[in-house]
Amino acid sequence: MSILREKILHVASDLFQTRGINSTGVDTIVAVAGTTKMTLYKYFHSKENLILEVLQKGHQDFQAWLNGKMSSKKPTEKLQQLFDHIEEWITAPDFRGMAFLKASAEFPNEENAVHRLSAEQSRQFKQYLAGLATDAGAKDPEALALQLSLLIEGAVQAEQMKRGSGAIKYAKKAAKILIEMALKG
Amino acid sequence: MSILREKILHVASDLFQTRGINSTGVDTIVAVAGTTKMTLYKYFHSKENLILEVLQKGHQDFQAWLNGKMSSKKPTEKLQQLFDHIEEWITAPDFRGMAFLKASAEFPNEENAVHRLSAEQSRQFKQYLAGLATDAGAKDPEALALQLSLLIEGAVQAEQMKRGSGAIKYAKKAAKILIEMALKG
DNA sequence: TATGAAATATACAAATCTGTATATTTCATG
DNA sequence: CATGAAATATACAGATTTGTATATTTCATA
Repeated sequence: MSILREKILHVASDLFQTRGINSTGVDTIVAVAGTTKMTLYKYFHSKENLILEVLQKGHQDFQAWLNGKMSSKKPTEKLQQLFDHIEEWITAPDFRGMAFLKASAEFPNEENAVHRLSAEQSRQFKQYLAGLATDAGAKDPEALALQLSLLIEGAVQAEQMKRGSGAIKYAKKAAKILIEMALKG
Repeated sequence: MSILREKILHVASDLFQTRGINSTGVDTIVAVAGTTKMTLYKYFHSKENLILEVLQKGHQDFQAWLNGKMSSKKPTEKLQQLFDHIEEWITAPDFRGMAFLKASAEFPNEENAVHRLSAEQSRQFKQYLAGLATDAGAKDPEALALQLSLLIEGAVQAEQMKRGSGAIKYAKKAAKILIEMALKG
């Protein structure tokens, strides 16, 4: 509803990705967003709360974008084409990484709320892959989904570490082999 | 030479892994190590310097451990057995993750010294895998090495996020397929 | 026992962090 | 124009951060 609320979310998301979460103070966020701490704490009553909302919005936006790309495709081809979309995402100039991967590294304690949300989002992504694997007729959909998630998250990690790594190119080739083996074998 | 220096390195490494780097102050480190800031700053003249030394020692120790495990094996079997050792490492109770993966997430800026060292260590690990792939007679050793590194780093990431994920089990199966394809095909 | 380096305790500086209190200004709506 | 909620500026509290200054104590060695 509020424009300032959205602005804060957007700015925080950007700063968290480019500078890290713990290295970004709320003073910086409100300065870039062009507002004050009073407003920030009105909408998000703690920094941890803001972090959680940023993560949730990021995950929702990503899933919505991916779902839009994936619509109206044959089940057997969906898994392959998924990697085309992931490649488009990773190689885009404004790619900044997978938010929940970084967040879980900054909050390693498994009891921490941010870590728990990150783990939940990772689980949901694997579940999404498992759905695609099931539709495609894989023998062991959970196994294939986990293997593909390793390739995707590994490629994202590699690209976070070094832009232009080209990792996704080789992840795609590996995925093709694994998908074929899981469907035929 | 100095026992305190080693103690500080060890304690810092442990705290960085369990609580995160930016969330661990030097006051905490010296308190746990049973010394004072004066001593810490005598050996490591800044926190960033300490972080870099912790990363370097961690990487050296890991490579030394792995090299010890890998000695006297047939080149064609080394790649497979590598995953057995990685599994042993990941499933050990005191496994705390891959230090350079977390560090690069906490310092996302590619110009940052900690990020650069992390990227360098990741590159060295891929190079090590490429050496094994070459010895094994892979057609495109660089490609296979990159794919295997995606599986390993992905599995480590998964285990960092949730202990007992079992990801390495499926990474091994995927690796077996990819290795066979790279050697035969 | 005397010397001198290593380590220590204590205190502090200066900056930054999250979060709040207070009072003023903007601005759409009645 | 008047009312009232939203947003603002300003200032501050209290804790924590990295890093240093100073002075004392430990302790092996000459």
